[in-house]
Amino acid sequence: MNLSPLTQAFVLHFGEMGSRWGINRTVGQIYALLYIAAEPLCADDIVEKLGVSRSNVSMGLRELQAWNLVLLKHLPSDRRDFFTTPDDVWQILRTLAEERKKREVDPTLSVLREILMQKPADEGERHAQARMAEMHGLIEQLTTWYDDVKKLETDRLAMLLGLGARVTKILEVKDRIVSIGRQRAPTEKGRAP
Amino acid sequence: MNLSPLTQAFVLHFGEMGSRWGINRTVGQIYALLYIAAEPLCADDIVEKLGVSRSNVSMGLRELQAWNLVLLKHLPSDRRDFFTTPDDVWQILRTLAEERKKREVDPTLSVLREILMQKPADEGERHAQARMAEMHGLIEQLTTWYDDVKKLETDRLAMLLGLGARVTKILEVKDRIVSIGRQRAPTEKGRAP
DNA sequence: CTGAATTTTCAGTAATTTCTGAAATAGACG
DNA sequence: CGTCTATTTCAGAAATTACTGAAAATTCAG
Repeated sequence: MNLSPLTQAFVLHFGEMGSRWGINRTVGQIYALLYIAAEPLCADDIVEKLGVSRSNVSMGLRELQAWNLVLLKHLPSDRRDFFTTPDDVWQILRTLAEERKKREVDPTLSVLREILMQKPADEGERHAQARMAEMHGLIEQLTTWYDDVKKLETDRLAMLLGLGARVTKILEVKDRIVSIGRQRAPTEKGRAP
Repeated sequence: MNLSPLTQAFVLHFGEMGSRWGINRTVGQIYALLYIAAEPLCADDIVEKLGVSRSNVSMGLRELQAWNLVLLKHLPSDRRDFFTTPDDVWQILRTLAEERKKREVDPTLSVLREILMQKPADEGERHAQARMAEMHGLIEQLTTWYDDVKKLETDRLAMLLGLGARVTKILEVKDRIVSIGRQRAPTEKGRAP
């Protein structure tokens, strides 16, 4: 591995973390390298810096492209492919969330839904289905929230994060306002949209 | 594998998902089995239902205990260990979040901090550090938010989720309220805590 | 077209991870 | 203490996953 110590520490860490996720060490290292590189890199740059085979780099880049985590660039009068990561870390986070949802959450929801369609054969299956329904409900609540907040522009999202639990304080204020509103229309039962 | 088709589909899916995370197939299957079981199971129950070796189950249970995902129960006048998962799916989610943070996020933050302490040797390292600082900032924002909302009771948290992006609408209301307040004290510069 | 540069594919090998069976350990109970 | 039951440990086998080198495919300038 042909990297400065500072860079190497980062790249090695992402290699480790990569194996802890579904992606392998080399893929993690390639990503880390592209993330911190000042300029787009071509495959041979990566081969040289990481000391792995050309074919391994090719496969790793392909996987990163499948994850939408890298951008392909072309320099004028150079046939080689150059790669970068998006500049905006929030955008990277969004992509990561979206891809993990697609790979992990959606298939799980679909399996749960399928099983919940079936009729339980006995008390054990009845209980199992009830548990699965609980899990399904939780995941659906989370993904509904996610689908909702992912539409926010980044600065709004950051603001929301910054508020954290203090949002509930504001909600209390809102509840007071709403309840004052209710005093004028005490028969109303539903909530405001 | 000695399970009803309905149960088996669930268990097999969690086995697959397990390998997609850091945990292995058997561990995923054991967890799934305990999650849907109506009663606590002992190791030999699991051996029988999953058709894997006793030692494999022992190791799998140990890993699940390390993740705080299973509870150990003892029945009166029975020396065997029985295992369950917590009933409350929100509690399970919290545990999962906490453990993954501990294993994935905290080490990353610590590596980033360590690298950011060093002095960059050249322009490349300067740029690399700037990128790492961006990543560090993002992760810190996310974990600050997480540390904040994890303290909420479950019903509050569920309410927040239910609101989703609509929270920003309420924030706009709040902003108006605050700005009305400002008209009385126009020199104030900071924000309310 | 040709051919040089670049990238991809893939069969085989290496490395890693998972799983097992046998043996060791732990502890309850007479 | 010895025995019986339950659990853990661990060395090696089995399975899976990652990696490589060689060959094939693709791309594009001339």
